[in-house]
Amino acid sequence: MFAYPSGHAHVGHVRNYIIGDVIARTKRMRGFNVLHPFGWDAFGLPAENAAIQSGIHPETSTFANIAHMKGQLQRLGISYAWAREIATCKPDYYRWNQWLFLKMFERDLAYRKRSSVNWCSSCQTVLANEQVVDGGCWRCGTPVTIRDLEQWFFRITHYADELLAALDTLTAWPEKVVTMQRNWIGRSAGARLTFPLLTGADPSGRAGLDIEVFTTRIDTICGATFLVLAPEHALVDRLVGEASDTAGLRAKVDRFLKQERSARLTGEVEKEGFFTGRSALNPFTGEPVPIWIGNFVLAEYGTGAVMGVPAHDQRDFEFARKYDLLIRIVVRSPETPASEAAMTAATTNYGTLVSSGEWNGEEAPAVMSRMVAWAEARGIGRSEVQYRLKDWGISRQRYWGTPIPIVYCERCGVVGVPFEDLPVVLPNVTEFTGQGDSPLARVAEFVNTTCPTCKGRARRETDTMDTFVDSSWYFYRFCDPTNDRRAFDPASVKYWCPVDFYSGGVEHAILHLIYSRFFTRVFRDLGMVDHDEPFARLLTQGMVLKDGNVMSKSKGNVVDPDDMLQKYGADALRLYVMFVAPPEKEVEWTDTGLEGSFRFLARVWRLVDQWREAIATRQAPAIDPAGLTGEEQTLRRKTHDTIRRVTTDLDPRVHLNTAIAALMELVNELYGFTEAFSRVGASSGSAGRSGVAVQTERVETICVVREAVDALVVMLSPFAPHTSEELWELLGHSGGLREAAWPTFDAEVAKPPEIEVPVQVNGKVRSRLTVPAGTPDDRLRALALADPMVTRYTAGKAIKNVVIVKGRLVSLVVR
RNA sequence: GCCGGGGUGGCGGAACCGGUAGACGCUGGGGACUUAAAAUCCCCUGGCCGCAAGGCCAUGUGGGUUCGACCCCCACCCCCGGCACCA
Repeated sequence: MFAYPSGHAHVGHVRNYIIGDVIARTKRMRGFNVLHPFGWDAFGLPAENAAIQSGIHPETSTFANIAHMKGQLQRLGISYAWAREIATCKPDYYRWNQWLFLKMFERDLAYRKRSSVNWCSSCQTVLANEQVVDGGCWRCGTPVTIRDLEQWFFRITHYADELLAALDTLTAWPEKVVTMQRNWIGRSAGARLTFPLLTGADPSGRAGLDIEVFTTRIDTICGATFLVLAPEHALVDRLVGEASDTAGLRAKVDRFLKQERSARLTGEVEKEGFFTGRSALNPFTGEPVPIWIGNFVLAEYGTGAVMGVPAHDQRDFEFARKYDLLIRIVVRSPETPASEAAMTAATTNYGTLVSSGEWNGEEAPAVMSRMVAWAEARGIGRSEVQYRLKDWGISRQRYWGTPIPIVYCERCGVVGVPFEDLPVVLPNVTEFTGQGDSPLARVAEFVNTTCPTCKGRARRETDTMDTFVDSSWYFYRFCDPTNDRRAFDPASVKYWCPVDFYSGGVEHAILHLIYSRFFTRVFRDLGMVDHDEPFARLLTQGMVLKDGNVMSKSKGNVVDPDDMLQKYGADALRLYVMFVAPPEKEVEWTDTGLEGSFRFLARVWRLVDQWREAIATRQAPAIDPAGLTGEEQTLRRKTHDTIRRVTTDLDPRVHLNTAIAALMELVNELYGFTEAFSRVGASSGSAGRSGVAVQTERVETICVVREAVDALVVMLSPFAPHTSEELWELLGHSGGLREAAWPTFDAEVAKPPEIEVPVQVNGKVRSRLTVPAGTPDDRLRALALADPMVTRYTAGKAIKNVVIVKGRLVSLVVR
């Protein structure tokens, strides 16, 4: 587990930790070697922002927060391997961020480029595309603006195809997350086509410049009657400069550029455009097509220019109608209107090509690859795949993060810090103003350095890394947390990884989880890990709501686990949070539910207390089934059936709520048994209804109850470890639950001796037969047909059919 | 608009492969214990009709497949999440 040390964990956070702990404890008891560590995602903006406000150094507040939260986790009894605890703000961790950065720099997976980037004015830093949510900052919601900056990027797009294809192998991930990643990567296969620019003076002469467009519908190329450039397109300046009305066009372009980027991106701004006065040649038809500039064309996708096919693209259709541009139907399908004039909307389905010269009569999509080949042979196009996924911008203009290990030398240029000089230690800044550029830029002794290559004067990179870098590989560090020679020993990672069970909030679906998948591939290509995917099974747990809202400090609806712990204890809290709903669902916090869990634990306690003297003071032989009373057999059956249910609910299914329900049923059964025993067994013993110890010498009873209670306590222990440990000792076991084995069940014993078989007549249940298990079908049929409850409905009618499902039901069809 | 997940009592939720819908818990009601209360223990608790036996209705809506549908198919409504002018 890995958490940001915000200071106080609320029950929403804690739910995730408890889920992990239940799984870990169960697996451990079932004989697995379990690595269940905890680490701190300790760099980040909140600590730095707090420093700006309060003057407390991020390091001070971070470690204070860690101490508090660690206490909370320990009070909850989460069984973490604290010896492996890591904190990303320590040089012994972040030096390996730097190491990996340099390895990626060597391989051109880390590179620097100037580009338009997302800027959050509140956080005073750049954001990656994944960190922009609804046009705002993922952390504070401030609308993102665009800045043109020189930044470091990780080339995640190098793995785009693989990241997409391998999603199919993630069969134990929620489909939702897989889909989100698929959408995020956004692969589209199409073609890049070249439209030669014509000169302004002579409409048939070529200007020697090409406009490239990306299209997924090359089959519609002959219907491309105009081109539209993004206002940011490289050619815009030139076209505007060469126009007769330069000033007028310039003003229009500027107006587009000033339009709110997020509004442009979400399509809230009305589609607009204007003609540049110039044309280009449609490479398939040889016709000149007018070049427009439009505010709806995205500069960052494809080539920043699109071909307008109004008959077969809705946007182009609206644009053409608005500006009275030529519309030409080139694909005929049943939906296509008879004429362009009759069109009210574009038709986007595939069909037969028409008005397409030599391509007439061809069928799309089949013809598309041949059209690409045709273009390629003439040097006017090629097939191309575009991704929505962009490279990951990792530079952050902030202090509390990993320094980027790069030096800028006047002579040698961009130079990586030599591996042996790592870590580049974050200098101790004492004043936090929140003003200006990167805080590190003001630390002269940090900035001014010598070039590792030429020893000349040089300055350091002053940006720090996105903290998502820290969290993209921490799970590998857990395998070998103190290694000071490498990020981790590949052998340790080979032993423990990929992570078998990984849980977290769905908010990480495309942030952390795609970055980690990327890093795993980088490590793989560095020869350090032997797998492709970091997390075999993923569980996205739901949030805990209070009064219908997400818990947050600002809303003032946070339930502090420590308060609940004071009142009800850690076990009741753990049990409640696991029982209230399946792990992946959102839940509404209720105090009465927590009280119910508390009551259940008290009920178990009283039960054990009543029996412990009888059980703990006697040795008991193995159970002889033949000597058991009916009640004892029933209890034993319930015990074994409960073991079966709880075991499978916990392990492959992770249905923690129903596992607890099964334990509750067993407890109810035991109460019933105890009460019945005290009534009928008055001669041989007495049992207390109000907590009086059960007195009995009957070994069979003791054996059966001991079996039930032992199993109950062991199976309860992943949920309620503290209570269970006490009970285990009360029951006379030495060595503690650590040495207890998970109970096993006997499928034969778990089977009920008698079963109830419903009898349906024409699909309605009319009777229930109680018969011995394994009653043959013939007998069932005879019993069913003779049953008076059934004959009421069959009398005087013909039996058309009898369906018998073994051990489940009899279904009669009559008419 | 596209993609994904949902819709079951007063509430949270069960129902594992198409086979007894509502396990378990909460809430509410009744009883036992107690001078009394709390705690505890036991019973009841989807709706309607009925003295009862029993019957009818009921898993968002409407159809369908099937001996049998919460479950599969078709159409639709609503809720949640993601993507969204991606050419």
